[in-house]
Amino acid sequence: MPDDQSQRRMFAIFNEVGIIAQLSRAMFEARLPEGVLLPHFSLINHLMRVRDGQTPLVLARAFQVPKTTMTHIISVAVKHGWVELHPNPKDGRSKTVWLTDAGRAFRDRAIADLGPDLTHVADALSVPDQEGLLTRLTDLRIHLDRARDAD
Amino acid sequence: MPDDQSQRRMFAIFNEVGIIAQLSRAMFEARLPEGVLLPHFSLINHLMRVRDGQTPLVLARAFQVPKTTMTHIISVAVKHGWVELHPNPKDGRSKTVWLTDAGRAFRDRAIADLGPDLTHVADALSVPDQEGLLTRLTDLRIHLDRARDAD
DNA sequence: ACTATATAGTGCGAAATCGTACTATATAGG
DNA sequence: CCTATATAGTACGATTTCGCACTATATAGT
Repeated sequence: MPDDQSQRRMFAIFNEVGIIAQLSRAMFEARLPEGVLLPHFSLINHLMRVRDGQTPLVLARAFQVPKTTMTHIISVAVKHGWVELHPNPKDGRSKTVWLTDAGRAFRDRAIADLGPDLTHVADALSVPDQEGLLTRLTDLRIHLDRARDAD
Repeated sequence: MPDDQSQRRMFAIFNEVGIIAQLSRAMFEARLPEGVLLPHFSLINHLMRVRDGQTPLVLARAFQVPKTTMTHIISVAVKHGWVELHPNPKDGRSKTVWLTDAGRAFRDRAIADLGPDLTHVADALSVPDQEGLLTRLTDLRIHLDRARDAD
């Protein structure tokens, strides 16, 4: 079994993943308000999907970004009035991030605006292919995550 | 057929793609020299895989980045001595980007250093799953590309 | 309780990304 | 040939990302 072949295939996979990440990000951002970028939306979306009240550090880990980057992303969301920072009653060093009604409204609007694009793009693949793709991407992501933790 | 379901699935796919792009980029950059980032490597790799002598604008389109970004990426590669800029004999406004021996050596070394990581990560999926994944990602990328061109 | 170490968040500076505007050159229409 | 328009590249500034260092607070060991 040629190991070289497998390396090239994985390289090609990561190459496609990188291009798709870039194109899909551009597609998303085209539907967001001027100056609002994917990370800003992703933060609000995450707080709604999982739950708000999490600390910045937990959020930084969830998004795989340095904590300084998360500080900045949160500050933008605060400036827009989408989240509020409160003290963490369980840890004086820490804070908690809470959604506002405006934040929830912004997310709902963005999701609705994104819908048609997602529907259109879904045409690229059959439903079984979509499911297979998602399953394998998830496997790969988990594997990469574990490899990273092994540092 | 619930359209909503398909939207959620595509959203989840793009979410995984974004995370994998981030993790694989970090994995790559950990093997590159200090301060060298993925776009710098990608430029050199592209010039070797496809061919050098292309113009900055053509390269910007190939990487789906604004031409100002490509100017910057090329300037870093010039600073490292990996590429040289020459006039474009066919167009006085334009330039051409050529690899140096140092650039080729840098790319060969980087590929070799990346190999073990790629092999390790290939364990996440069977060979047929890798092939299926690559095929579907390519289909999706082509579809996104066409959707973008339709603007 | 006291000290040493670890952790949460942020200020700061460097680099990357990218939109706008500008210069130089090319192309098209008359 | 001359003018109008389009295109290639870059200078500049705003924003994002992120490493380093610092402060404040928590936790562990004695």
